Amino acid sequence: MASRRKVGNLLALAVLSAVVQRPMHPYEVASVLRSRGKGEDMEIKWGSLYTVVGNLAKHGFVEAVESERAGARPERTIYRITDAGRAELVDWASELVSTPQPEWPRFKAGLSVLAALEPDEALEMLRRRLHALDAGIADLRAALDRHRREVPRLFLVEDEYEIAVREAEAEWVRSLVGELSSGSFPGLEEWRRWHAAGGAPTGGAGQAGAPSPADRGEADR
Amino acid sequence: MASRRKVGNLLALAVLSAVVQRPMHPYEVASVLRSRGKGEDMEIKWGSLYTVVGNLAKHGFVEAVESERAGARPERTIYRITDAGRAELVDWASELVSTPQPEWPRFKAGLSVLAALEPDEALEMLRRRLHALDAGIADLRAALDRHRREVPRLFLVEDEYEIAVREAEAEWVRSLVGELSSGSFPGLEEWRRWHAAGGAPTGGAGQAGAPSPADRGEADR
DNA sequence: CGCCGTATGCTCGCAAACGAGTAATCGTAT
DNA sequence: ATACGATTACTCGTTTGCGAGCATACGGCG
Repeated sequence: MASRRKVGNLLALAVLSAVVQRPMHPYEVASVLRSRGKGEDMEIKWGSLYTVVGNLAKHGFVEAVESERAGARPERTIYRITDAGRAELVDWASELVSTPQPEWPRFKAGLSVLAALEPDEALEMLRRRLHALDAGIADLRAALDRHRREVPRLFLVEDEYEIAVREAEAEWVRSLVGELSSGSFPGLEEWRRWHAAGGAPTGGAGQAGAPSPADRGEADR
Repeated sequence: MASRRKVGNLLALAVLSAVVQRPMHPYEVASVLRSRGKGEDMEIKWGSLYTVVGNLAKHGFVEAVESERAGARPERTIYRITDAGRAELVDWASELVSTPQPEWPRFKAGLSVLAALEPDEALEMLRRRLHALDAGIADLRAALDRHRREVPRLFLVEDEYEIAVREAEAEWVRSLVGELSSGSFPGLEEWRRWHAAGGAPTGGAGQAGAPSPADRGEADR
């Protein structure tokens, strides 16, 4: 059936976007990405890099050009992008840009088990996030302003996007923190009581007069 | 050295949050998650489920309770959460909520190679995303309103978050689409010209009087 | 009352992902 | 000149992730 993309790792996208400029050997790809700032976030995994380049080669998106042996250094295999590779890059980019996919960012996962924390604890953690977010946004902004002088806007849209999203997140967290600390969050008392009683309300099921979708009937038969 | 979490897969978090309610066998865990709506997004991977439960057991976060054999059905191993498991759940949730991590959502990856598309193509893809986003947000809202009647707010914060973020994204995309279609996006003409000339401007390097951080000297020596 | 479709519950084995290790070379301070 | 740390470039072996397949049991209908 083969998953949608023959090489599905996003690192592969980054590799393609590097070798489309000029032929390179894998380590050089890594340097280029790092210098573009991808390295810090995407945390290049050395193991993966060579696996991914190998797979790209296997599927004909890149091909080995020469095995240069400069000096007596370990042999460096230089790869060049193929027409298929260029096509894949364009097609993949189009898909990523045009089609929103359901994602599970770590924060959303955390929120989905928020009930596992006591209310006060949850509030404290949200406050910490808020501080970190505010600081992070300031950093992003500063970095963006620095880059604007050197790099055309086209290559900075991802950073602008990141800032926009982080800001929305910060606003949302701020308002939740507000509700929790003022006590206006509905159900706060029940939440507190469940924890005091030792019960761990971690599902949508079984409390407060709620038949809820979880009682759909696959309990045990 | 062991990575931060002994079992790092987010599916493990979901498993813990299910078995904390009552002991269950893996398949039942999957049903519960699916009924909570995690299934659709998180797309439960059968292979991973058993691997993850096994790992949780290996590290003492859950333990096998009984190997029930109802009727003559295949043996079902029921797992119960341990104290260590409960602690892990709380600790993990706290971390996820309190600490923003750099993430690479697929859209951001797409934006980072936006220059690989021709401007008109990019504009078209962004328009498609915008439509999909608007529709998706409406659906999320409708689903949320339905759930509100049955489930306490506490279990819906993740959905509220999702909506807030998607909305910010839609707004951002809308404004970018505006700039591109009105032609006010700076550098649009250069972008068009590069493509017409067959050059693929996919790095921050080498154009428009920009020394740029990519020319850092790892060219080839 | 036998047969087929569907739900349940899990196993197996490949393949991707990764991290730590290795080995050469280069810059540089002594 | 030479030793030492940093950088370059890659390899290897161990998890982890996951899809497809398998086996049992139940329900309903012809």
